[in-house]
This record gives sequence, structure tokens and C-alpha cells, in this order.
Amino acid sequence: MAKELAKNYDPSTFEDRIYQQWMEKRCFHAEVDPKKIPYTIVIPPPNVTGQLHMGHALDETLQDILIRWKRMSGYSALWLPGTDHAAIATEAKIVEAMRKEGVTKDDIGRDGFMERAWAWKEQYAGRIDQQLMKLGSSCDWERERFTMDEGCSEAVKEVFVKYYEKGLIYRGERIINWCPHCLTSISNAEVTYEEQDGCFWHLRYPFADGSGYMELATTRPETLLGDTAVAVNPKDERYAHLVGKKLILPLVGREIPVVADSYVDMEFGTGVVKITPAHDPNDFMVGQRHQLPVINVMTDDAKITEEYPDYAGMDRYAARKAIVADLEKGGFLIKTEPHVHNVGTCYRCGTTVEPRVSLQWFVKMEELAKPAIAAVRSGEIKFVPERFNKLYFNWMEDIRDWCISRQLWWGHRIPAFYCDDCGELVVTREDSAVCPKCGKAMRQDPDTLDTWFSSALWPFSTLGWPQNTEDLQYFYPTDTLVTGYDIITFWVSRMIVAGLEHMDGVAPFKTVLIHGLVRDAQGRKMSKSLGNGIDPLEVIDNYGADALRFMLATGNSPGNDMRFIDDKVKAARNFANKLWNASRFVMMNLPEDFTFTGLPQTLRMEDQWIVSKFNQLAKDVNDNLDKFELGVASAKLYDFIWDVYCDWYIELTKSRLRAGGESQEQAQAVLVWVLRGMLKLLHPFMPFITEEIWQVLTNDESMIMLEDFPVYCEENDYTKTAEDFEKVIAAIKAVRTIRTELNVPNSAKAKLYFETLEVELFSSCSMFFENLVSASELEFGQNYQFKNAVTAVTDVARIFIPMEQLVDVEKELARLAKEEAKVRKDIEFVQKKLDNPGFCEKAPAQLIAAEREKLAKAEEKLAKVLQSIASWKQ
RNA sequence: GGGAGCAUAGCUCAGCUGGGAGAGCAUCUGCCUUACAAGCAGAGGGUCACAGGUUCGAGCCCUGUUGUUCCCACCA
Repeated sequence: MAKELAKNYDPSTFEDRIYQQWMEKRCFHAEVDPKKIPYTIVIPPPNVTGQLHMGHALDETLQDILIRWKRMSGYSALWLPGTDHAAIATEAKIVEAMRKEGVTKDDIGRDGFMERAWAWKEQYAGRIDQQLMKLGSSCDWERERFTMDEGCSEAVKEVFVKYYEKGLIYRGERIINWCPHCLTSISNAEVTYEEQDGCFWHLRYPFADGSGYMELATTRPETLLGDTAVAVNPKDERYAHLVGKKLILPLVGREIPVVADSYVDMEFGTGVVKITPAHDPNDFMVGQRHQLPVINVMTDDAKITEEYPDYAGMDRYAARKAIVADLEKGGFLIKTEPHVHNVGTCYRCGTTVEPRVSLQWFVKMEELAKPAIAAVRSGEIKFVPERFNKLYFNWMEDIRDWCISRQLWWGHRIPAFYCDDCGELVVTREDSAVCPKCGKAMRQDPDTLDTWFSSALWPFSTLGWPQNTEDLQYFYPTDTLVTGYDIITFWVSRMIVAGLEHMDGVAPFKTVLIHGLVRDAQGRKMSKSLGNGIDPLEVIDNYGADALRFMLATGNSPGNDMRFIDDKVKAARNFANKLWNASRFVMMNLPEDFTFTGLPQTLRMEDQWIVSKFNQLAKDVNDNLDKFELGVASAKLYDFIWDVYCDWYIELTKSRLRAGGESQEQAQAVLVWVLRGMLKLLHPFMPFITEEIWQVLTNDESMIMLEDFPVYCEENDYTKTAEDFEKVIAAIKAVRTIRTELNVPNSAKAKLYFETLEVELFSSCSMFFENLVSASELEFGQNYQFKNAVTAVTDVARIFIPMEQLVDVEKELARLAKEEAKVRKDIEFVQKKLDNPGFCEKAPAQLIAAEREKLAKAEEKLAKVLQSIASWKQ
């Protein structure tokens, strides 16, 4: 062989080189694998919160495994990378433009905005690229450049205008969280709730007709100024007769109605709620349902407006005091009691958030959601695992209109223009607009769109839509989406909606593979504030990309969270090391001029056994990948490579490799055949090491990445021989156990005496007993009578190992007694089952037959054990 | 308050449509057996959270309980 594997497995010596080769040979590009059957995979956008480094590694790994598998299986696999590469690019462009115009962060009024934006651009995006590379992700780089193009913005404008023209987008009032200190709106995620001590003021609101009053309680008496109704539950019999009556609002004197709304909790307080649509999100919704006026009583900095001279200019807390005092004076206050409640505060300055009505853009979701629900219900789109359907349906069936405007400085700007003179509104694809009424230049809406608005378009916007490109026609719909369950509602559902709406009712993908989150060793979410995030690049430096990939793919099931535990990566690295050394062993035992020509014409029993086992493995791996059971597939590979190939087959061939002649050549060919197959099956999971070994092993221009993926094939099925050979393995194990238990050193050879009907089988395998259990010789006979021999018993054989000097009679009898008890327990168990008439009547015939066979075997074994015991007692 | 997940060996987790509980790590015992001590050969270790139910048969299906995590909505 011209090349050799290094003595030690050190991924850092070849991972970068291998990746460069993939790039140079353009393995990631479509032309390598002509468009036969499209198979595209989607990747989720990197979340801008920037906490999911390891989450990314998981996404990328799972996708890449599927892609490599599909590609090797003869499909054209393509990975369209994340949208927010585009978002990040957009952000950076905006920042750049602002810099040019001399806009500073003071002008923007946002903490560290510039810094953050640039940090993302320069570090975050860059790190993602680095990570993709180090993980060996088979991303199509040319396509990625495309997503970073302006095409996305065009798609966004197109969709916005289309929705608007169809009446699916509207501008409306909505309650948002407003920070009176920072003078900005803040998103729900930026509100932190904390428990605060407050009061519960019980008030009475008199009826307009003077017929008494209604009692209610509030924690925010100052909002009374904006009350426009009082609500009770429609089922509440206490108040049913009062619905529709008018009340006089204390201190203000305004007439307000009593309305019935199911939002009211009958059990809580008096069951009566004052409704202040302008200053409470729930009240706002009640107000909408009952067409109540919205009366804003506060200014931007949370002071009472001019409309209420008595309190004008007072801070909300000062106003609260004044109003409570006035209520008491007027006899409207019944009582005050202490009350602890959750109050939203601004995460930045800690100021209590004031809900505030403002004009926002919305997408009407109800109609759009219907086909999206149907697509999942009909099975056109499948969630894996299926239980995530529920999450999706819960969200979609209870959907609210989607507020898409954000008061942020980055992102796609809303393509709406206002005329400052006449108030005219124009929505257009153009970058500027002139007022159609007064001909003046119009002002663009300063708000930007929710990130998910553009992300929702991702499956087609990245393919060139709204142009009807060749790529779009060919690659839409994509095939599989791989993402975490935490963004099903944000992203997945909206992609489905947008896909159906804009692509003639064709859903954007067929399968959504949902994975869990990667948590830290204590099971906590990785987060910046906790500082418990683990950097995948560091892990790769320590253990190699293959180890990280394998660890992420194995040992967990779809949709469940996993903990990141260093020892698990170490175990994966050890596995890689095992494969490395096994490969090295095989290559060391090949002649200089070895050429691989497939399996030899004739196969010995152990060859048929391994070939048959491998055949089954190929089937299992494919089947499980088909079901997206990546964890099962990788576990099967692990077991086969470590236990079957390394610990058994290689050991079995060692003597043949020394023997020379035909047997040696056969063994070499089979070793290489199985090794090549294993490497291919493992390649999606551990791309670097398999590629490196492959190239050294084949020593030609081929790349494993472009090889065909092994599949089950009929002619490699030797189930019968394999079963026979398992009997030999069982016997070897039995002898081994005994020798180890008795602490017999390997150097102590002993003759083995077999009592069995399978003389031919065992005698043909005598070599294995010599090599693996230090047998000096095998002898076959009947009714052996040994005074000082231990007995290894299997279903089909009794094997005597005479070693007088080493054997303690008492101990051996104890051991045999234990064995007897075990077998008897087995027999009893099966017997009980077979004695049960219900079992025999109702269980499948196949199972009953299997149980009978089991019983027969156990009884045979028992007889053998008893025989041994008897011989000792003589 | 609504919904969902999880509960299996000391630890981390598998266990696919119900047919005698598995892996890795850790522990114990032997091995430097010429690919591998990041290894080899063995061993011990589980009332599958608890209580009922369905079934010939339940870790798996149903009901309830407890603990735990997450998502959504948040109490005037």
C-alpha cells in the first residue's frame, strides 16, 4: 500500500484537509450528482438571540446525516441554508447605511445597538460558517450566497403588497407593552414579570337610574378614568338581570354600560370587572368584542392627560393616590386590602410596563390558517414525531391575527407610505411613493417587519421567487425540514401558511423532523446569562467533529431534549479510535499489491456469518434512517463495528491472516469488503474519519462521499450458516466465562472435551477454540466421566475443561447449582406460560412454537447441568 | 388556568406496532493476548415513580395520584 494510516487517531491532522478535498472536488455541488430525484432539506434560521450554538450543531448534523445518506443512495440532495444569514446581512446593511449618514447610537436611542449589530455581522455569521465547515456540513455554498442576496427583500415586499391588496393585511389598534422610561415599545419577551405588593381597592359604581350600585375591585384605580364599561360573566346569575344597564363612572361622571363577557372569572373577587380598553390587554379584547370606545388617559411618559384637569400632569402613581383619596371622599371606596400580583417590568430599566394602544400592522390569520391546518390533517405534511401535530393544531386552531410590525431598527422595512398632509396611505413595491392626492413625497412607515415574516417565505424566496426561476420550479416543494420544537409556532406554521398561499396551494415541505434542545449537563437550557453554553468549535478541537456529530446523533430519540455530557463525546471519540485501529489492523495485514475485487467466490462459515450480519445491518440502517430514527441507526452501527467486527470477526481471522494461502486471501478480501461497507454506512454519521480511512484503503481517486450507500441484498443472506455459527460463539463464551471466573490465565492451555451432536460444526471450528479460549486440543465423545473437570454448558453442547490443580470442588458445585437454578427458573417460566390455557388459545401460533422450542432447549440444558453435578458428586 | 413532555441500573439515556428489561459511563475481578489500556475477557447492579384497570400476557395501552420540565394564557 502506498499510504498508511497514522499510528494514532488524531482528527485534527485530517479533518481540515478532507473538507478542502470535498470543496475542491465540488462534492457539495449539484453537478456532481446530476439532478435525478430532487431531495432537498431545509435548515432553520439561526435565531438572532444567539444562544443556540450547540442547537445549531444539532440542526446541521441531523440535516447533514440525512443529506449524505440520500446522496449516497442516489438522490440529489440539497441543503438550502438559513434565512437569517439574510437577516444578519440586512441588519448589517442598515447599520452601514446609517453610519454613512452619520447616525449614531444616541440618535437611535437604543443601548449598544450598533455594537450588537456589528458583532453579529462579524462574529456570529462568521462563526456559523466556521462551524458548518468544521462539522463537515454538505451545504451548497453557491446557493447560500444567493440567500444573502437582496432577493429576499423583494419577496417580502411582494408578499406584503399581495396580502394588502387581498385585504389580508390591515392596520389596527392593539395593546403593546410600553416602557414610560425608555419611551419605547418592548416585546413580550423583553417584559420580565415580578411579584409586587399592591392593593386591592373595592369600589362601588352607582347605577345611572339611582337603583343602587355594583361592587368591583381593582389594583389600578388610576385607570378608572379610562373605563368604558363594567363586565360580568354571561353565566353569572347574580348579575344576569343587570347586563345592559348603565352605570355612572365615579369622579368622571361618564355613563358606561354593563356588558357580559366570558373573559370574566365568576369566582374571582365580586365577579365584576371594570373595563379599561386603553390600559389593559384583556380589557382591550373585551372592548373590541363589545365595540367599546378606547380612551387613553396617559401620555408617553405615563402622566395623566389634559383631558382630566384634576389629575393632569400627575405621574400614574401620584394620580393613583389622588384618585383613591377622592374616591374615599365621594364614598365610592368600600375597602382596601393588600394584594400580591405579577407586574410586568422593562427588562432594561426595571420600570413597570404600561400597556398602551398603538397602531400596528396585522395579518388576518383565520382564513390563511385553514388550508395550513388541512395540509397537516390530510398528511400532506407530516411531523416526526407525530405528537407535535398537537402543538401545531393547538396553535393554528386558536390563531390570532399576527402583529407583524416591530419598532426595531433592523429588518425589512414595512412598504407603506403616509402623506403627512392629507393622511393618505399607499402600499407599494417601490422604494418611494408620491401622494396620489396632493402629489407630495410620502414618508415610509418607520417600523420593520417581524423576523418571522421574511423567514416564513424562506422555502421559496431563497429560490428566486417572485421570479418564476428554474430553481423554484425544480426545488419547490422541498422535502424535509429539520428543526427544534421551540419554533414550530413561530416559523414552521408560518412557512406552511405562506407556502400554501403563494405557491398555488403546494406545501413547502413534506416532513418536519423535530428535534429537542441540547441542554447542559444539569439539564438547564444553555444561555448567555447562565454562562453554561458550550461552544461546539471547542468540542471539535478537543475530540474531533466526528465525535461531536456522533454524540449528537446517537443515544436519543426524535423530539426529546438531550444533555450535553462530556463523557458522551469521549465515548464517541473512543469509538472513532476503535474504528481507526481496526482499519489500521486490516491494512497492515494486506499485501503490498492488494487489489479489492469484491467478495471471494467461496466463503467459510465465519465469513458467511459476518457477511450475513453486515447485510442485516445495511437493512437496519436504511430502515431506521427512513423512519428518521437516527439514534437507532447509529447505535446499530456502533454495536456492529465494535462488537461484531472488531471483537469477533477480526479475532476470528487472525490465525488465517498468518496462515497464508487461499484462506488468508479469503480473509483479507472479506475483511476489506466488510470494512468498506461499514465505512460507507457510517459515513453520514462520521464523515471525516470514514473519508480518511477510505482514501487510504482504496488508494485511488475515489471519495467515500460519492460512493453508493449499501443496501440489503438477497445473495448475501446466510441466515442458516450464521445461526450455526452462533452456536460456536455461544460455546466460546461459555468456556471464556468459566475460565475468567476461575482466574485461569490465558497462558494455561487446556484440552476441551465436547459432548454434542454437532461434532462436525465444532470440529471445523477447533481453530477458534484454540485461539480464543486457549484450547490445546478438542476431543469429541459421549458420557465422559471426569473427576476434576469444570463444565461449560450451552443448548447444544457440554464442554469439559479438566484442570484439577485449579478447581475447587465446592466452588464448582456452587457454580453449577446456580446454573441449575437459573435454568430451572427459565423452564418454570416457559412452562407456566404454556400451561396457561388462555395463552395457548389466544397467542399467535408462531409464538407458541417458539416457546415450545425454548422449553425443549432449556430442558436439554438442564439435563446437561444435572449430569455435570452428578459427576462431581460421585 | 389550558396544553404537552418526562419519571427505567449509581449517572446519562435507549427500549419502534404489548410476548422473559438494554447500552455507554461508573463499580468489582482478571488480562501489557503484536490494531486499539481511548483496549480485551468476565461479573455485580433494576418492584421500569405510585395506585387501579384492560389482556392469556403490560416498561409499553386506559384512568387516577405524585414529582419534574417546557409551551401558551395570565387573575381585574
